[in-house]
Amino acid sequence: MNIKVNEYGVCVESVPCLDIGLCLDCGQAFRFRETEKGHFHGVAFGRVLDITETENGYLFENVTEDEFKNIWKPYFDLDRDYEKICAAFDDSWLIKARDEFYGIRILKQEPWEALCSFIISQNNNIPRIKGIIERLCESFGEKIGENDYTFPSYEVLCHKTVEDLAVLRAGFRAKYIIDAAQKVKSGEVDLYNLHTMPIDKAREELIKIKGVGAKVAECTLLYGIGKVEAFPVDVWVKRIMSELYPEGLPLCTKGIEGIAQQYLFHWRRMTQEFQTV
DNA sequence: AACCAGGCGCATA
DNA sequence: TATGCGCATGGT
Repeated sequence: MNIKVNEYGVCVESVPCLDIGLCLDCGQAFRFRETEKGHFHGVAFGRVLDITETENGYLFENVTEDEFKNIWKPYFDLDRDYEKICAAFDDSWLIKARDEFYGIRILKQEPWEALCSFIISQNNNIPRIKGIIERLCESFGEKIGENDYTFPSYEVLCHKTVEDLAVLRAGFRAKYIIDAAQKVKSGEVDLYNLHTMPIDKAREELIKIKGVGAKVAECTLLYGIGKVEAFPVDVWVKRIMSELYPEGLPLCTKGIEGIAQQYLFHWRRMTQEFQTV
């Protein structure tokens, strides 16, 4: 990895296995879009982020070296050796998924945003999840750009009522968002120390929240806490498991089940969409 | 126009 | 412990 600072921001080059477009649009984050070819725009960690593809890397626009190192490098999981991980896949389906979607990495999102986003995701589809989250941010986040808003904090949301959240059209999930915000605020759920706990303890902690079961807990641990051994099983992964792995995941995924899951999830979902369109 | 969506809580046995 | 149903809303 080669990091260069110039007047436009920070350039990252020669990162094996990095496709930012894929990372941002494979069902793990919901707030970024490709505004024009090779240009990505969104908000994370309370900041607007613009990224442009370059010859052999990416330009993080208007970002200082410190911001890059402290926020965006961890966000895109750039210190993990995905080349090595991908090379170790010895299973034909994983290899297929990895080759077709080379460059997916697991984003390390802000824990509250990850928790709240995946509460919203339950029994829902991705386009509508994005819509609800967009309305959540516009309604309760802070305006930090022309059309950009931060993800609302749990401190703000813990005082809201389901009536307040009606504008989101989140349905039965509204009360879950409030319960999560209240339990994080009160400390009943110690969201910001989950990373220090054994993963089973962290799971127990998360499912204390109404509307958080095994799946949402795994997503929070994987995408918000950086636990790559967390393994969320949704309807798509259920299909994958019954169709391809009735005996369980291959051994080469040991300890990085969440990463394998992301390749398989996106691959399965994309191939399905091709068939139905 | 039905069926389904990155599930979960709750009642029932 | 294990199953099955209802849930709000809207994408396909």
